[in-house]
Amino acid sequence: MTSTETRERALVQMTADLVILTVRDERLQVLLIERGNEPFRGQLALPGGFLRPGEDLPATAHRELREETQIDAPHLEEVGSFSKPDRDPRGPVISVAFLAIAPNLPAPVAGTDAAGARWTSVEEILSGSVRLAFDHNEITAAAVERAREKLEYTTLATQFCAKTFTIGELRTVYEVVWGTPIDPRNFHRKVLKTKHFVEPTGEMRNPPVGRPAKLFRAGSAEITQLYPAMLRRDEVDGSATDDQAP
Amino acid sequence: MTSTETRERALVQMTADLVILTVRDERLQVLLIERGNEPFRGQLALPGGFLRPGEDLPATAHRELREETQIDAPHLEEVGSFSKPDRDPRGPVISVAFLAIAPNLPAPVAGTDAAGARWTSVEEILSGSVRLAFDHNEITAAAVERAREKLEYTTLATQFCAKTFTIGELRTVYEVVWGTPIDPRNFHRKVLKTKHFVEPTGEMRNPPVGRPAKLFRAGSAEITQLYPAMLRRDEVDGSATDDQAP
DNA sequence: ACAAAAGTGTTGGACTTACACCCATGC
DNA sequence: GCATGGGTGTAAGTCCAACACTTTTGT
Repeated sequence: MTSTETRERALVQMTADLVILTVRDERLQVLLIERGNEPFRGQLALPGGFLRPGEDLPATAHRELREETQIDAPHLEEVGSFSKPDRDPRGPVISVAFLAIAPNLPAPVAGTDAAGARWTSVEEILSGSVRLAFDHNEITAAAVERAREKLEYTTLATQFCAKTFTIGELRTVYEVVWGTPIDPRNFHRKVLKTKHFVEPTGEMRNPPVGRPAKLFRAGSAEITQLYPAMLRRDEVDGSATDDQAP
Repeated sequence: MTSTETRERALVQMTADLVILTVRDERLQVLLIERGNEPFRGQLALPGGFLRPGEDLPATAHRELREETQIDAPHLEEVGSFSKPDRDPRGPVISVAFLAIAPNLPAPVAGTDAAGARWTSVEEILSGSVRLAFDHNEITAAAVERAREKLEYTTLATQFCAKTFTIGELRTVYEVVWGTPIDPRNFHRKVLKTKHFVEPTGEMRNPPVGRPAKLFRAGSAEITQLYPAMLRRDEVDGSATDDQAP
């Protein structure tokens, strides 16, 4: 019985893959690397790497984040596992995906390990017009969906922003990630009315055009529960209200 | 370089562990088995088993659910991975936990594989007064928290109920899982007002005491998004708003 | 009649939405 | 002055908590 059990147990390698999202050029973008090795050499893929002896998966994810990118990750969130037997041509390799949120960075960061790291619009990946290595299209889709959900009921959106930001910039994050316009006036009020979401710095910023805006930083707790939630009204019901005013 | 990389890759075994929850005797309970083998022989643990060659993790989870329990699982949800290097004394074994919801069953089911399967109140596990094998206390806590969250914004609660149920029984699910009382009148209205949550069967049930109740079955879609969500007001903020208007 | 659970009505407050309107800047 | 984005005010509607009240059974 024991020998049978032992024979039945698969030995696998594990990877931690990173879905690093940011908002650039009014688009939700993900950091991809060009693979330097087989399989899928030359093809785009999510950054990631193998679990090493003595490590746990969060440690692998943080190490790869450091090694492959210059990004400092405030928080990594596990998205899920991907274990289809044939997902890696090298053999049984099971991946656990982690979601990281990065502020808009000056240049497409390139670390030591991955020669060509580049930001790519997630739309091209979700639509399938860009095909990533392995099942990384699927992994990206799962992570993006998770990020969209977390925007609703946590203060995750502030992590897309720089250290200080305006309410308008924060609103752009929601609009880009959700792909829907938001009323600026109501958004403004709602964010300020919610405790611990943002804190005023007291300073102002002069935009290229328009009235100067107050600057804020992320609220006290890193990722707080948000109450009431930021509602994104999706296809809750198919009834379209398309009446207009003069 | 390649040899270095290869040496750094850990080879691990993987398990799928099941957190099977139900509501029994007004308490949230989890199905545990008594381990027949070392390590932790004789100790209580979550049902689960090793990934076999050619399988993916959801397949492992479903197979173990069949083998170790007689429960038919409508839906398994991945909770997360657990990968601390020393979590299994046998060596590197990484576990992915799955959440299953079972209706209140007539007897503590015992399958072929696990001799002693028993329901145990999750409170005893979360409080630490019952210590499970491996890191299964931690896994249980993560799964219970996930279940609590999903009650808020999905119709998961109906899966705790039998094929047909009363609104009062559904309310008990929420009260037990969340550990808070709910106003029966408001709950009644809210559930019936939400589309696709429950469907009337047209039949009635006579309880031991009180007025007969209409029977319902789970709504069309298996696990629908719920809008508006069932809100559980936790410790949102301790500040009382005691100003009033004229 | 009484207890107990099912179910309906109603009211005040909280939150959302839509939009009118004012503010402060660069050009 | 005018365009542009920041920010405030307000009224209509929706949703929710609280609770009075009625209904229908078993004892």
